[in-house]
Amino acid sequence: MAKRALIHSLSDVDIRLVRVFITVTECGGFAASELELNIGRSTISKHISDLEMRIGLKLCNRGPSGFSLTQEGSQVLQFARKLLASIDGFQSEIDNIHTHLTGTLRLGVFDQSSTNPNARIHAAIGAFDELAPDVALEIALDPPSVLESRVTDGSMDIAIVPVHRQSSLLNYTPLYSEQMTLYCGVGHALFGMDQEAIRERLDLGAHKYAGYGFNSPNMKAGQSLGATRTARVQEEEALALLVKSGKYLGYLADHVAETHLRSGSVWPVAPNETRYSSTFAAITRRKPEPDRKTVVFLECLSDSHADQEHAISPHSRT
Amino acid sequence: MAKRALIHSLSDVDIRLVRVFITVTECGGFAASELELNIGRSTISKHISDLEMRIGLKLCNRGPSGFSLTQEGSQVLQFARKLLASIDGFQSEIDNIHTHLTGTLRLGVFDQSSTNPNARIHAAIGAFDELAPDVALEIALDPPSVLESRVTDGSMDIAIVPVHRQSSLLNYTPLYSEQMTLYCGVGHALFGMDQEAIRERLDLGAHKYAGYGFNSPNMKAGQSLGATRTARVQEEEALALLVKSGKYLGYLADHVAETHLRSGSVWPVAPNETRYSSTFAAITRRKPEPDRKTVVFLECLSDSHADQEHAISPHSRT
DNA sequence: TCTAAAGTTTCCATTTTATGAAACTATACA
DNA sequence: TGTATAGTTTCATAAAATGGAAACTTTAGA
Repeated sequence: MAKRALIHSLSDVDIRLVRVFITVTECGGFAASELELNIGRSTISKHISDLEMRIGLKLCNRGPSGFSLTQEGSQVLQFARKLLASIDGFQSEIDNIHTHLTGTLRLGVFDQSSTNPNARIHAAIGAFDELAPDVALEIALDPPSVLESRVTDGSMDIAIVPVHRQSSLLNYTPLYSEQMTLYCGVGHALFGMDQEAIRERLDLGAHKYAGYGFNSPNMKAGQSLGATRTARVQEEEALALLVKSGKYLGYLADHVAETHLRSGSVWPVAPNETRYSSTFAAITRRKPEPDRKTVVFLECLSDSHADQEHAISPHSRT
Repeated sequence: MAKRALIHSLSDVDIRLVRVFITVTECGGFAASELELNIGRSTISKHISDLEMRIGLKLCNRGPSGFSLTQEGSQVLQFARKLLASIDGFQSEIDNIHTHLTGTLRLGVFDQSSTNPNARIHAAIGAFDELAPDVALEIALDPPSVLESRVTDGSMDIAIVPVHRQSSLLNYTPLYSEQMTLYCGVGHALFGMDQEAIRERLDLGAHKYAGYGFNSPNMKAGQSLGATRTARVQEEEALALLVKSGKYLGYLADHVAETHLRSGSVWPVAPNETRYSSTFAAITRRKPEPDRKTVVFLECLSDSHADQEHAISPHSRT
């Protein structure tokens, strides 16, 4: 007993004694606080005397003659109230984390992502801002490979990239797709040719092919057609330029090609045979799990693209 | 599990979990904090997951891949540190009560207490001020009966009164005594008379007697001598005046009578027979027990009068 | 691709702690 | 002086905290 009193450092369980002390004080006695605390009188008695022993002061006079605080008891009561207020403060700060998201969301977007009308990233950002107005957004435009590595190493929370080869370290959430079709421009040998005729002499190796200089479904698609890439570009507009030059074949997103088609400056090359779909997905890292604001943003992205269908196989977990 | 997470109010035992969380964070992992916390790894694991469940947030990523705080974890860590600082603050405030006495000490002194050289109250006050410089002193001068009732009802902490009839509600700490002897003045029938002769014709009922108008040993002494009180006074100087008038007998404290004796203005009346001793004691209330500053002041009083002998029977406890 | 190592979690037996009922003590009031 | 009230102590029981063994998971290295 006396030993523990000497070690006068308030241990964690003693907070409970402090709380009991305050309640008893407010009720003006043990018997009255019994209901309030919902514990037996003997327990209250033990708690109060434990607390007195622990802090080494007599806190209150009690007995049949009534209940009253000692001078020291009044002081301790004051400090105790302050302490409980601090605990409540901690609690409310925790609650705050729950309700108000803060910090910075680092979002990455494929720097050459076309202005696909299916992409509703702006809508997602709008929805996110409603949910988490206190989160600052940081958007970076980079090639898919950079985005993937940055999400993997945690220096970016989430990114939107065309799905190519899925990494086991990332989670992929398909958002929208775009159709890619092979086109040629005015002056090209295949321009204006009947699709039936094109299909018959479809030897793509005989034509120059323009593709992206980075790892993408585009390259894979070109290879599978037997095309030899003779021009590399980094930007979509550059690719369109090459196609329109009449010297190159190249994949254009349907929504990009649309205007060119209307003006008669590009011609599809065996669309049914060459067409492929490029799916854009949000990537987050698998481990450590993304934080709450990232999860919320991911939900915003999903919701904004909910009406769209995706043709992506979910990555199998190890 | 989920149920308790919903009840997201931080209970008292959870403070301990918070402390564990901070330590683990500082150690950078469970294994490292095992020594620091001196509890088993499985216990730490349970504590952290309990805490996460309680506050409903994932605090840290842990596993073979290492230990790292989540964003929320960093925030919680910050709040947790603040919380522990509050607890430490409470602790130090308690320590402060231990070391520094504060408040007001309400002291009562018998308003007609003679300037007895044995009374060392001033010395006690000086010593007390050294020990408890932050305690304000409030000194009231009142008749013994008032002092006793004020100490009894707690509106006064301690008082110094002549001991008359001891109350079972008070504790008496004898401090100093004064000798009271019966005197007469110039012109009185007994003045200058040989003590032997006085003793022979000691019929005090035949003389006018002056005594105090309040309950005191003085009154009791006068009664025991068969004297009839024909003059009542409230002040000691008034009594001395009556004695010196030569018409009254009256008790004077020896140290008061001394100067009058030297100037030949008073004459002792059978000193050996009439003399009685009046003991002054500090009174404090028995229950509730006096607070610390009162106890300390009482010790100062005792110490200041330690060299003096007292002839008072300790009050028997019920 | 496999294996060893490191870190965490789960399960379970043991110890510790908390609790309330009943008996006990002390005070106030009639 | 008895009776009701307020708190304390004791003790048996219920609840929890704890640590060790084993299982699990991921990383690093062969």
